[in-house]
Amino acid sequence: MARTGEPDTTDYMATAGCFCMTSREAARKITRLYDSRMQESGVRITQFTILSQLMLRGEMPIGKLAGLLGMERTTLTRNLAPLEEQKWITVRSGDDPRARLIAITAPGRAAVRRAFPYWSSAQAQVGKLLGSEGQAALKLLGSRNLG
Amino acid sequence: MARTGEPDTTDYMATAGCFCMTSREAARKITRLYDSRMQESGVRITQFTILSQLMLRGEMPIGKLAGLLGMERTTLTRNLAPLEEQKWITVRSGDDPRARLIAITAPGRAAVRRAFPYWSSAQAQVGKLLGSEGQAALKLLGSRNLG
DNA sequence: CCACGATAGGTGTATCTACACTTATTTCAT
DNA sequence: ATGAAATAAGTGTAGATACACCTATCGTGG
Repeated sequence: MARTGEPDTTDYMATAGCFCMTSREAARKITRLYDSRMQESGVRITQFTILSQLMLRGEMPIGKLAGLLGMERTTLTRNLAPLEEQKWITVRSGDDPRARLIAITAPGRAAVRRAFPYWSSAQAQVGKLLGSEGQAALKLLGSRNLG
Repeated sequence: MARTGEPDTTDYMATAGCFCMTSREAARKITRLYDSRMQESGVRITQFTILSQLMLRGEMPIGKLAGLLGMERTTLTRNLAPLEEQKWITVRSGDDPRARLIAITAPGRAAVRRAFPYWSSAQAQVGKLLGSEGQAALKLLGSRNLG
């Protein structure tokens, strides 16, 4: 650490290339585009993501779903609350009473079905903005093991 | 819309390739890595991002800073509150009394200076996990105009 | 001068995110 | 059998995100 009076020669310019800033900015912008297109559907993209995963993969415990989404388990717990409120999912205990098994309901499937065209439109719009190179870049990013 | 009884032939499998899901998952994971490394510094990566931008670009109104960060203005307003609480930034009115000019303070600069080595460590860690291809992909993503 | 559109920003509400900590239960070694 | 380690999840707290709506001020055409 520099003592008082010593000049700070640190290259703070490097912070302009922060990977976290870039990834978060992209995620914010993309999320806004999806939510804007999907607004009429009544399903947010974050909720659509959870529901569609449950639809594709079936019932599973919270921890497993959180791992699948690269999300903290406690975050997912909170995100599930509005979905349960809407009756789009059910939460039940299985053989192991510790585990909480999450499943999509019929109304949940209906919500996905209803929101799908809006999602598809947003996906197409963002796909066009990204271009084939941007799409490939994002796909590569998703394939990286980041913990 | 399919009427009751008609089979739903929609390819929900496509949702597994959602650009929004991928970008958000990457941002979450990357953010956790940075915050984990920077925890001892007492500065969160989201706060570090705002402070370093102010440090590099100088005083500016909220709207301009929000645009720079690809963030909703109202989001930034909320994010500035903890920074002002810490006395890391100042908020003042300029010639136009509508505008609120944000500037980093001496303690704010000190916080950036103190957090920089931790940020640098996180940047290196994530850079390694991304690999040169991942870094290039993220950079390309950041260069895309997503609104 | 003044009405009005444009600009800058705050607030209410709701959701998303995650760390630290805690509770409950299972599993396993002895 | 039993106690410790491992596993699964909820809660307190705090911050990040953004839409809808609101207020205040600026600039400009008439």
